[in-house]
Amino acid sequence: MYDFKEIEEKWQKIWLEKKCFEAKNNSEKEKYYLLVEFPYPSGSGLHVGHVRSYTALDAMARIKRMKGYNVLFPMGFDAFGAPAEQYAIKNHVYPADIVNDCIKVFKSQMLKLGFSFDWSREFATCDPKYYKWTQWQFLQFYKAGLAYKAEKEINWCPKCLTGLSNEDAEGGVCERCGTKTEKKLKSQWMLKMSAYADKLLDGLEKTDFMDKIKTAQINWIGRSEGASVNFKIEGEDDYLEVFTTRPDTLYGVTFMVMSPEHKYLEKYQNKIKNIDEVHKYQEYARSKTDIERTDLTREKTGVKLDGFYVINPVNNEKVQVWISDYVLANYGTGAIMAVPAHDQRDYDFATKFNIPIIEVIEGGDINKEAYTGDGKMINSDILNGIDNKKEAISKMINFLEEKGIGSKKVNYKLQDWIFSRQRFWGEPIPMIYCEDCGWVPVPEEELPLVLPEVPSYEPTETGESPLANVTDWVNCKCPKCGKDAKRETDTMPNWAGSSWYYLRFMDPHNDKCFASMDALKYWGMVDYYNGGMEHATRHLLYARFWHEFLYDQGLVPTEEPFKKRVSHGMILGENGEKMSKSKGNVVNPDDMVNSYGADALRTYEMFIGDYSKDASWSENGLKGCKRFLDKIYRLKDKVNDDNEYSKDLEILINKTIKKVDEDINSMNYNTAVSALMILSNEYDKKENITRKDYRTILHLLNPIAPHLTEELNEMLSLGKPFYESSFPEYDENKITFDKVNIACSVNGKLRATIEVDKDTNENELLKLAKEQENVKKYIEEKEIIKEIVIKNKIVNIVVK
RNA sequence: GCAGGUGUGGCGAAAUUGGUAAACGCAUCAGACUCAAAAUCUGACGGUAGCAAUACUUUACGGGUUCAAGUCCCAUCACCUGCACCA
Repeated sequence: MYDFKEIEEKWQKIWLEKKCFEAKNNSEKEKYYLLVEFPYPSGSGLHVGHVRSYTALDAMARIKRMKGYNVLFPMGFDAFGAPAEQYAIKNHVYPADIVNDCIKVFKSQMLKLGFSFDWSREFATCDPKYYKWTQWQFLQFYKAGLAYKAEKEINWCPKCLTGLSNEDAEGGVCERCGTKTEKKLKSQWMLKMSAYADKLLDGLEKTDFMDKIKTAQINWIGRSEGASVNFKIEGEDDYLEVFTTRPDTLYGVTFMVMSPEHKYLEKYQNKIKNIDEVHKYQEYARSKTDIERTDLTREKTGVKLDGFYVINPVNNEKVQVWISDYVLANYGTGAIMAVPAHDQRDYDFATKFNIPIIEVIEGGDINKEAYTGDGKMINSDILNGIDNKKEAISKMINFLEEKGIGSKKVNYKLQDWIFSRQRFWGEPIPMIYCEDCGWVPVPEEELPLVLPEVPSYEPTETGESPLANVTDWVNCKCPKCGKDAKRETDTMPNWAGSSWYYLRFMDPHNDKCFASMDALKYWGMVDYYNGGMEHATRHLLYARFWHEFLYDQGLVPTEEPFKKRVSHGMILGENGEKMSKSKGNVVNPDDMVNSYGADALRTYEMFIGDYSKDASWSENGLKGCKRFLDKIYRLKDKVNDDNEYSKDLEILINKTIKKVDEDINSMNYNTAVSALMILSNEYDKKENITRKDYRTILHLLNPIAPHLTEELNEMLSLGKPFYESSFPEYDENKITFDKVNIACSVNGKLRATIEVDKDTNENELLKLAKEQENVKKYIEEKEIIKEIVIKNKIVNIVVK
């Protein structure tokens, strides 16, 4: 019937040659910035899941352009990082080479799908011209005191041979390979993200993210208000500090628990009489993975310290101290006060080890329901009689502060960002270690610090980056004193490059700075940012932190980077399971484009269902959408010479214009496609349609199926190409029918429908309804109790 | 355990936000065209009863509010996602 390949290639070429989708940095038009997460150019190519989100935002970009916006819709490649490196190692090729090959494949796939990306702004994060600025920004963190090197127990993946951030090792499993992570003490570069905890929380209010994304970030940051309390160590002039959200329960403390890693265990090893037992327990705790340690069903374990006691500051009572792995080293102070009467975990521990339990909130016994709720304070001296939590807490905090034994404190789950990776394929961290001067930054004018070419880039067994073996690169002079020094050999995580790429798109070729202030001011915040839910507490949090830092340095004009964040659902295999090679249910977009065309694939993926929900692939569904496009093509034979809307189609066309516009802007693509199907069905029923009828349906379909629609528009000389045309206007006056259907019901049950003139008055409607045979049947010889008449909608007669 | 979400035909889903449930598409069945196939077109398609008009019934489950509930409220169940011994 028609050769979709020829048509698609033709228009893709025209769009590129005419630079139709290149955004201007100096435009009178209002800007609109649409962004989809740039992909890792892995060896497996584009996924049908990419097609879903790219098409969705592409349709939005095309509509926005038609509505007169200067649209920035860029694309690039997140090319540093583990996936590219692993692929390179496996296939014994140089990472840079393989990355370039993969980028070519990805780009050609995207071009074949007709996405209206602005390719003039393309870059990859592994380009030295790009990572020069990633390194430069790292140095700004360093100068501001927010990058520091610390000996830290990190998550270590024994398979990938690298350290991982907390975010990459969630649940004690390596994000990349699924191997159980181990703890390893290493000296690491850290970014002080914890300093931005409150900003990251407050900043959410300036964004329009989906609630579930906000919730995920709020939980991850994990702000909790409480108090820090100092318990004096018996016989020492020293204190054990704890954090608690319930200082009002201080009188209920019957024991303390320190984490097995607590530094006092070493400091007071001579004081602790059963230190051997302690060491044994520490050994035991270390052997547990995070998963095993945090298994809630596991019985509590622990060791009571012999000879080490603390004094409860509110009543001067001597309190026993335990160590147990249910207390985490890296949260709070690594030690807690235990109130077994009102905390489930403390209760479990106390009952197992026969530790006394003192109730301090009346009716708040752990064995009764709602023990955490408010209650009357008892056994609590100064707090006795207070019956609300808030008052009790604030009174206790005042007391602690007056006595100098504690203070109000806010704690966060959010930790600093471990920024070192012991890998080759990443941005070198531009720092030099000098025996005399310590850590010295590489001078900014020497950036980029280029990744050297090395014969072997595979990770080393020693836990050092492969760069450590490149001695002539490692050895250098101290920029400060000129003495022999050594370069840092760790590289940055691949989250680094993606933390600011959206800024570079605003001014991608600038070699004076990462982006000019003019460009940054013009483009402002990303208006619409689409990406996966899996990035809610990773990329999306890192990028916000990075941006907020740049804002504080006066380097960007907005506090937050992204206005609106949306997420697409996954495309599952035909069997309803996640697509994977091992399950054999992977659908290759190239095959679909070859068999049905890019337009059909795009239309299908928009029609597949609710954009934010997962959807199973169905090739039959795709065929159905191809049939729809074929029907659109066939309609060309019905077009007559008339240049106005057909009278009997006018209302539906106007309604459809409105619906498609609204639906695409609210991401209800499935109903937009369905509205166009309905319209095409109406066209199909007619002998003839007008040129304007036809051009309008093509125009409305163009954002979703851009190739075929441009072709038909040109073939019939219906008007300017759509990429140069404004979106059709609808006439609000023509949207309403002059006839409406009224539902007539008796006792809420539909008995008849009548067609009447629009705005027929209530009395008339009621009269007409009662005349209906099928209505009469149900109201005859019945007592009418109530009559409800809603104009243009419904009549309901209630009878008894 | 906490937080968020979802539940509608054989399937993917709609439903003007409280007003005719199942639009649109897929699959299936029957028919037309054809030597035949494909494509296309016509019709049927939640369930039960009926030749039919039609009636009853139906939005996970049970209550409630209302003239009217898929939609609002309460309780229950199932599933999904995130966080989780966070003091």
